[in-house]
Amino acid sequence: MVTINDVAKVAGVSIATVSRVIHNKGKVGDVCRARVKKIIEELAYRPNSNARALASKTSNTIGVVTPNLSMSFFASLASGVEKGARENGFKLLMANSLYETESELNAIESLRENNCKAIILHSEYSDENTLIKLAGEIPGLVLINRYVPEIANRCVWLDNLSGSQVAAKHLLNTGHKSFAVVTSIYQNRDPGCRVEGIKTTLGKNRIKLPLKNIEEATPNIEGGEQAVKALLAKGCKFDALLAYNDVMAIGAIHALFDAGLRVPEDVSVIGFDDLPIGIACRPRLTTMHYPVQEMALYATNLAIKLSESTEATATVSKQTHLFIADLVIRDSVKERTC
Amino acid sequence: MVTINDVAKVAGVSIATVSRVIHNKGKVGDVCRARVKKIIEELAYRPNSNARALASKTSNTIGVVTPNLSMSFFASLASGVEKGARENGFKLLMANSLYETESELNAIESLRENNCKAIILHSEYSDENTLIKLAGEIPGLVLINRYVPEIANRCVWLDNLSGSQVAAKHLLNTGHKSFAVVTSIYQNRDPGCRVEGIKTTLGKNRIKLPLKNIEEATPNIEGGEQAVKALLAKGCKFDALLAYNDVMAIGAIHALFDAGLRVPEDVSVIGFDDLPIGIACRPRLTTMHYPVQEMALYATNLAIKLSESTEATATVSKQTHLFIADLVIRDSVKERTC
DNA sequence: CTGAAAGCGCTAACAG
DNA sequence: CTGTTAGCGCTTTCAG
Repeated sequence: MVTINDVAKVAGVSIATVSRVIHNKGKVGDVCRARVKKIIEELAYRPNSNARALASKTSNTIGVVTPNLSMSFFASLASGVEKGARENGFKLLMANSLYETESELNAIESLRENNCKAIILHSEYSDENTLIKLAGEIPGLVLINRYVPEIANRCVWLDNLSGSQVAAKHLLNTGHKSFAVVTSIYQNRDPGCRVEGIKTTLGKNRIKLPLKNIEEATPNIEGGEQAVKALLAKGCKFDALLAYNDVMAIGAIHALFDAGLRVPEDVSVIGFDDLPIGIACRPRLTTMHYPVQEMALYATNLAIKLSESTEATATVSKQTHLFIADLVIRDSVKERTC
Repeated sequence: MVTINDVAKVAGVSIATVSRVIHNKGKVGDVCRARVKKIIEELAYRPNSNARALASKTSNTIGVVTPNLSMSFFASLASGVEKGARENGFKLLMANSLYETESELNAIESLRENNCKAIILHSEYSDENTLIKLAGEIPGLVLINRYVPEIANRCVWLDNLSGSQVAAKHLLNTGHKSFAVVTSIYQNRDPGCRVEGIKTTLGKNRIKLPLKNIEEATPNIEGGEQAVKALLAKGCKFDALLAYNDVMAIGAIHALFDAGLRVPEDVSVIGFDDLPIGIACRPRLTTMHYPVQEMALYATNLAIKLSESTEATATVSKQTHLFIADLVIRDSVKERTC
């Protein structure tokens, strides 16, 4: 491995000079600079970033922790962070939290050990106090998809309420009269918000959403299928179905067809997230676009900015970072004229 | 930040002792060890991994480079590597290569600067010589989804030929008589192999595959649609369609339905990869399971092993690491009895 | 404009 | 069993 010392020796200068030309700062004579550059090239010298981080007490590494990578929602998230990291010349350290408090904390610790300058955290299981404490310790920490009022300016999140309201309104506008909802068994945060948004919108329009028309299941394809089966078994009638997310919507569509109901002719289905699978199914899924990738990119830039600003600045700003979901009209919702 | 020095001071021992209890090696008195442990706990001391890597000239970091993260194939790959890294107590550095030779090389360099002990590389654009050279320089380098004979023992790859043969055979066994193929415009490596496998299998069974029944397009959903439209426009007749991969297959199914042809009643469709979208579409896609995640996990363990073995051992082994694809029967292929 | 020197936090001999 | 010490490769004053 060729070090800065080797370069200095060959170039006949001190390592300080080499360091200066590498960083393009400080005053270095033109000839000298040119020679050093040439030698760096020839020797294929690559600065050791561990040594750098150690000496400068700062790194150009950004960390991201998500529950996993195999669900496309999180893959998009990671993809957005990767883009942000790359554009800012940062390295990306990735750690998965596996849906557990403990491994979530481990993941964060692991990133801290590595001296990550900024950290993007999708936290599901840590309580607010832990997050607030963490934010106090790590200037470059940004939460994604979660809102904690005390650290509002460190949160990049989505307005689930308005999103689900838009979805419900779309169904109303297209003439639907009777509704059903399949949601996640984990009735915290997002699922809770989304159901809430649906309820208020329907309520405002004097449409009843009987409790038995809301079915909970695990938020995946099978869950969507089961929920619809349960709904049908209970004898629920509905011409519109709102799913917690796209995967549940897909499962719902499968179950509906299996029961002899056509989508969208007999029942309209609307999802949430706008995952790639939405254009794979038949009919193509009408859904709410969750701009995760864009949000992740935004969060990354924010995290880098925060990590560079003085503590004072970071604390002063009270601005939060709220995104909204857009309606994506495809083929799973049909206008009812009756 | 609390350092090993702080711990040593508070515990009233030398840093060497602290280091020993951290690594659980060397001889340390029981009481002493207990006290140090307690203090580490109290001070919430976290070793600085940059300093570690620098001092020990080795890191517990593994790097992975893939073209991107937003395609689910690569997300699965990354997911497998993440799992391997986690299980071995490694950190994961991720770099995307964006489908370009230059950024692929940049990504690799970036990982090397970070002293990655092992690197998993999905290379599409580097030529073999570059890869061979790289393998010589980086003991822990493993290629995934690519075979380079000179460094066979560093390659974890899939037998595309046998995979596509199994697919073709399945269609033959289910009574299909006339075939069409939609493949990628990038007729290198994988796509080439897969078409080849189809041709030989059909050939052996005295079934003609007219050149005009093979249509090339970009390997995505739209490409699949276009290819089928082109096939139909040319007046091609077929009762079985082999797609280069699942996304093209999905596009093909869409186009087939749009043209009034039912899948699988009128034409059977078979994909390749076994991506999550395969169970989202209707009918559910029959496809070849590409065990990427498993392969990535295997590659990770292999890379770590290689990085730890002496150069001699690493070079000596001539074993390569070939995986095969399994047939996954779902609903897009129908038995023909006529 | 350039060099010398003091560390960054940790590991790994080497003494004792 | 425990402490001392010499770096790892680089950044960063501080002199000159």
